[in-house]
Amino acid sequence: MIELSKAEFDVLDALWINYPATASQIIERLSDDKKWHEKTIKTLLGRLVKKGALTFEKDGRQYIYTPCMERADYTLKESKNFIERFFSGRIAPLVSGFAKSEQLSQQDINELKKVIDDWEKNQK
Amino acid sequence: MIELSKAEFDVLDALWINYPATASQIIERLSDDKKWHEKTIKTLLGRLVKKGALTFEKDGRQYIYTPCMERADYTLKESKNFIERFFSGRIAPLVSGFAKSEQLSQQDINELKKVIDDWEKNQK
DNA sequence: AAAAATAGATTACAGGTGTAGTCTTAATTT
DNA sequence: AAATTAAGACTACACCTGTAATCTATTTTT
Repeated sequence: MIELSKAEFDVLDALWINYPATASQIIERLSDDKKWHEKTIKTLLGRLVKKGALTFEKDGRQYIYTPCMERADYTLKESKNFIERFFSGRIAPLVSGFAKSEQLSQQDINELKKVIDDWEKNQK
Repeated sequence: MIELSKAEFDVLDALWINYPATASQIIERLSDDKKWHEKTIKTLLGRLVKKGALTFEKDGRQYIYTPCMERADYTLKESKNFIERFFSGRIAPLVSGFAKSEQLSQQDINELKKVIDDWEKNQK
C-alpha cells in the first residue's frame, strides 16, 4: 500500500475534488484551508509522483496531474488499517466508542441504520 | 493531544494489557508479535515517558510503568481525528465504505445494531 | 530585446521515527 | 573478590516529513 503523509494526503485530496488539474489549480484550491507556500505544495506534488500516487502529462511547461487511485479505495485501505490497529479489525467497537462519549447525532444514527438496511437487503 | 508513533503505540498497547508493569514484562509481551530488539523497546519506553504517555516508579533499579491515559480515551481521540480527516467528521461513510467492499460480517452488523439500540434507549 | 514572472528541478534543514549500539553502574554468579 | 549480567542513560544514524529557498529554463510583459 502506498503510504502518504498527512500533508501529501491533503494535496491529493485537493486533486480528487476535480481532475486532471494543474499545480496552480491545486494550489488555488488549497489556499483557503492551508497557509502553505506554493513551493511547499510543489514539493508535495513531486513526492506524490515519486510515491506513485499521481501521474502527470506535460502541457507546454506545465504538468497536468491525475491521481493514480480513487479516494474511496484509498480511504477504505486506510480505514481497514486503522481499525485493525486500534480495534483488532472490528468496526463496532469504534462506533461504540463514539456512542459512549456522545459523539453521535441522530443524523449519524439514521445514516448508520440505512447502511445496515442496505447491507441486509443485499444479503438476500 | 499526545501524538504517538505506531511503534510507540504498540508498546503502550502492551502495557495496557496489564499494568503497572516492568520493562521486561512489556518486552516479554511484545516478543510474540514483534521481532524488536530489547533496546528498541527501551528506547520507545523512554520516548513514551518523555511524551507524557507513561509514568514510572522506581523499584530498586527497575522502573515500573503505568500509562497516563486509558486506551479507550486514546483510541477515541484517534478515531475522531481519523474520521475528521478522511470523512469530514461523519462516521456513516466509513461504515458504508466497509459495507460496499464487503468488509462486514453478520456479526459486525449485529454488533452495530446493538450499538444503535443502546444509543436509542439512552436518548429516552 | 531586456526584464520580470513562472514552471518545474534540485537543495536545505530541523524534528520525528524505526531500530538499535555503547556507556555506566549496580546486582548476581562463580 | 572478580567476572558477568542486566537496568537504564546516552548516542547513532538513515529515512520520512513539513516547510520552504535557490537554481534553471521558459514565457510573458514592458
